[in-house]
Parts: sequence; structure tokens; C-alpha cells
Amino acid sequence: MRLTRLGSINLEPPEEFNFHLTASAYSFHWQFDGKYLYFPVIRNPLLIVRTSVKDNVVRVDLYGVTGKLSKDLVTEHVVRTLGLDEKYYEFYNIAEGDPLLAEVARSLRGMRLRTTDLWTALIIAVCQQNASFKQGWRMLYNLFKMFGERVTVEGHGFLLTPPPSLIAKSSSSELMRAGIGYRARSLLELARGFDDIPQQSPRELERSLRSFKGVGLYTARLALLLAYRFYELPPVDRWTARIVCEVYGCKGVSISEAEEVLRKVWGKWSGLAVYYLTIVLDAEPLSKALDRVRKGLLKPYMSSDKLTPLTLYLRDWFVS
DNA sequence: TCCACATTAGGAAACACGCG
DNA sequence: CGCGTGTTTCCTAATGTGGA
Repeated sequence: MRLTRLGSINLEPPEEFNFHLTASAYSFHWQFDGKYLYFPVIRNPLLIVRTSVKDNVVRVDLYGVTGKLSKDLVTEHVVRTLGLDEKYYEFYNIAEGDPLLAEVARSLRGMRLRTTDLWTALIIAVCQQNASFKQGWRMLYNLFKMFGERVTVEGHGFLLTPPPSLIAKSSSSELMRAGIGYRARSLLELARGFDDIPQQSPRELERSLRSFKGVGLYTARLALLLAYRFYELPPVDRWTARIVCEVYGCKGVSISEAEEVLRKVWGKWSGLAVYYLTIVLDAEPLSKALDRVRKGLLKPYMSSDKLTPLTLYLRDWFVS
């Protein structure tokens, strides 16, 4: 599908906003090309925005299949997605004196967590289960390539998240071909029940999401973090637990201990801290990540020869 | 007894390694 | 050089345990 340009909006960025870092993190090449960050605002009728920053102005170009559109609604969505209204001062104050995330307040300052819709966040979270960063994002890549609709914006190919309706009518074996293993069943059940999830607060949503088979505490919280910036309750996996316990000195290395320590140090910013932890350690497998923590190498590589959350967009890493 | 919390069992996929 | 196995890296779900 080819989309036509419907107009544009200019937004004033907050101070210390780093568009390039915000757009780089965990983006596939069809989402960010080094200059423009593309993301959907409305699915039906389809409306996609192309965002960029020039001369300290956030430029938002609108693309769709024509129709009425509310610029206020688009503005609100872009502000929310990029976190233009976020105030990280408190978070940075803690980060500055922190043994793990000091770099977030320095070289990564101005980088925002970019949100997705809840459905996309759920797919991401399910793919992250029992898998390294590389494994998880390969699964996601395969799902997008196999089931996502391709649209063209100014000659740039963009892939939409395969919607619940499409996943729901797929067979488990079809989904398995994306290399997602047992997660196919979880995804299928989520797709079938997704539209019946009521609108509720994040804390209530956590309960609703966990009622799905295959969605535990980690998956639910990661999804809520990515979709709603639900920072106060962190998604803690074993990777996070080991690192957090190593650095802040827990008695053991359990998930619950790590969460307790995280909440003590970061308070209502715990979830955001976990997100940035994956960035500064390039989401490396545990043994390498622990090694880097001990050596104090707590800055992302930023080199283009290695797949990391910040280099994912650079090329087609999973092309087979 | 029942609830909260901790532990254990079970499992998918990638990678490394050794064998023929 | 290819193949199979074991190890590593993670998670959820079921089971176990201890305190109110």
C-alpha cells in the first residue's frame, strides 16, 4: 500500500531531548533509517507519521489514505510516543550517582523511552521470554516479515505490526515458522482475547494480562512499561536480577530481592532504570554483561559491527 | 486453613564443541 | 565439513513452605 502525504506539524522539543538516541533504541530498519522515525498513529483508517528533528524543531509529516484527521490527536500521540512531555530530572539525579546508570545522565542524556501500542508491546514481551536479546528480536523480526503488512511512505518501506485479528486466524504451526516455539500458543491466545481486554489502569491491566496463559509477571510488566511508561513496577528477569544483585549487593540473586533493591534505589523510576540497564550493557548475554559490570564498562558500544539495541536499525541483521 | 512468597520443574532456541 | 549433543540463556507454571 502506498500512502500519500496529508500535511505536517511542527513541535517544540523539550530541553535535553536527543531524537537520534530516542529513535535508535530497539528500532528495526523499517522504523528508523538514521534520519526519519516512522510509526503508526491510527490503524483504521491508516495514518502513519514520519518524524525527524532539524534546527531544534520536531517535524511530523503525516501520511495516510486520505480522510479527515485531527491534528490535535496526532500531536498528542506523537508527544506521548516520543516522551516529549516527560520530565526526567528526578531520574537523572539518581542516575548521576548510580554505579550502573551514570552514563544515562551523561552521554545518553535526553534519550527517551519510545512507547508502542499495547498489542505490539505484548508481542515484544512474549518474544523476550526465555531468549537472549538476539533470539528475541529475531523472533520479532520474523513475525513482522511474515505477517506484517508492508506500506510505503515516500519510497520508504514500513512494516506494520501484524494485528490481533490476523494472528488469531493463523494456525499455531504457521506461527511456529517464525521460530517462536512454545510462544506461538501464548500469542494465539492473546490475539484471540485481546479485543476483550477492558480499558483500565495499568495496575488493573497487569491482572487482566496475567490471566492469559503464557503471560507472567515479567511479560505483563514489560508490556505495560513499553506501552504506558508504567515505571513504578519493574519487569525483572534473571538477567536483570543477577546484575542488580551483583552491583547493589543483595543477599542472594533472586528476582524478588532484585525488585526490592531496585525499588529502594529508583523508587517510581524502577521500570525506566531496567530499560536503560539493557541499553548501557547492549543487552549482552548474562556472562558477558556481568563481566562488563565488574570492569565498569557501562557505556553502549555504538559500533556498527555488533548487534545491540542501539544498532538494530542500522541494517538487516536477520536476513536469511 | 489460607495466603504470600520461594523454589523447583519444565521447556525453546542459539551457540559451542567434539566427533567421525 | 557437517551433524548431533551439551551448555547457556532465559521464561512460566506448578509445587512447596512458612507465617497469620
